[in-house]
Amino acid sequence: MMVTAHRDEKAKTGAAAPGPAASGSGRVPDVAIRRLPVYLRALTELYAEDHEIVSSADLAARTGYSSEQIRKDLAYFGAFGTRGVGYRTAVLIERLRSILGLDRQVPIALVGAGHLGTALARYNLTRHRDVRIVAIFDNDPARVGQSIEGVVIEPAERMDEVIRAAGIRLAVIAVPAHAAQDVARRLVEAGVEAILNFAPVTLQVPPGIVVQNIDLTLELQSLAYYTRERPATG
Amino acid sequence: MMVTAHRDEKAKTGAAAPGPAASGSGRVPDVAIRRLPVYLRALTELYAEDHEIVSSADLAARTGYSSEQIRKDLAYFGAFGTRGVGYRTAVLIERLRSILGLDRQVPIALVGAGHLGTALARYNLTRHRDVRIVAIFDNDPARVGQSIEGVVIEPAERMDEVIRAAGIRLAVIAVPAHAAQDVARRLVEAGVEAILNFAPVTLQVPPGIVVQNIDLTLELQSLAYYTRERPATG
DNA sequence: AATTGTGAAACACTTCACAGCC
DNA sequence: GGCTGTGAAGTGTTTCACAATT
Repeated sequence: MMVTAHRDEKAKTGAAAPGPAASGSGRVPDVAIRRLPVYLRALTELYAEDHEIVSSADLAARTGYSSEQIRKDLAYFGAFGTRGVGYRTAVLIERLRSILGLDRQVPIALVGAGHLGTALARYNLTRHRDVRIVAIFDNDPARVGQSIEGVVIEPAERMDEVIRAAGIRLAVIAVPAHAAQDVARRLVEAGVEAILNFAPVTLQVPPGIVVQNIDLTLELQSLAYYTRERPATG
Repeated sequence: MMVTAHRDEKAKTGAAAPGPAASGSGRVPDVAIRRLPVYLRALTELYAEDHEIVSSADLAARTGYSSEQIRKDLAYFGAFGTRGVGYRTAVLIERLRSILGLDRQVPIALVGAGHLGTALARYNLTRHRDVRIVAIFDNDPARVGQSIEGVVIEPAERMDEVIRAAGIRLAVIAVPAHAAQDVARRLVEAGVEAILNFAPVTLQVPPGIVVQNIDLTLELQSLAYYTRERPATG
């Protein structure tokens, strides 16, 4: 992805495009926010391996980020560690979950139940996550009424109603390019504040709405750059 | 993803994590490389709409990046425009394709033909010619021998042989987390230089190998941050 | 008059280095 | 002695602003 779209920013493109911080927001860089889930995953693994205490060096070894980076990222939110000792794994997991808003269930909507949308839904739903798909929409009458891992596919017309009723603020777009902009508009209209967009288009969204784009084609094209014959380097 | 893994860098995580430039490489920031495909897509759309000439402002409107950013990114590779006029669309498309290495076909391998891998393969094979899946591997005997859009799924044992024979340098990993590190090792061993990784693990790869991670869970978790109730802002 | 190409300035992020604390 | 937390330094990226060019 190019990196990351952000509040008050025009849409960015690609998977995880890097992005500047929200204009009005606090002083935590977006790049740091994007690392927190990586730390969380590493911590969960370490905790499962009976590491009650972890150091920033332990996390560095697991995640590939430097220990200073990790300490600095965590310090944006407070001092969670003990000098000379490290971090209590369970405590840090809880803090990170709370910071990310994962301490309560985050309901999300998926729009588009084609091959990709279906694969994403299965993946998400079979791992019973804190961030979980609770509504799926498609405009194909043949698909409506079918279900994926127990979640029934609803007609696109019900998007606004269902999203409002469930208080959904985060949505995944997995529709064809030509339909994506309209879907985004309707999602925002219904109250969605953050969108994970798999459609190969640059979405135009109002300020304050966060868009993260993931586009297989763009990813492969930029990676292709690194596989070209390289001009002699030395 | 998050940001971007790079040559000589430890693996980064998340979709398109931003990343520092290759240590030995020229002076083009990776973030710029990641934007080029976005420009290419916008240019292709504009060309299809009969814009023979485009300005950096036109591209800015389509992509959400600033016109200065676009001019600077293009200037890393030379002066392709005409002052007072703009860029000849067809010429710029050709130059970008050449820079990215898309002027010749880039063959890629897909490892893992589960739900996600299959969806990715269908998507890639039904659209793209420049960066195209030419080999698919899976270790499920029931899946081997079946085909996706005409590409036959081969047994994982043949990975090394096929990748070497086809001169493949770019691969997509869509296997379960527990198998990903071993697959990555084998890919690199076979000559792969860049990996697009969908498995939820931080891959350890030798210096010089580029890894781009895309992890649905991490993306959703970091987006969740932006949907929390926000502290009063002023 | 319009638009590129680019140094310089501004800004953002990472790494260094070490004081502080257990 | 070991590890966190953090100012300061260093590095990388974006934006500014304008000369150059058509």
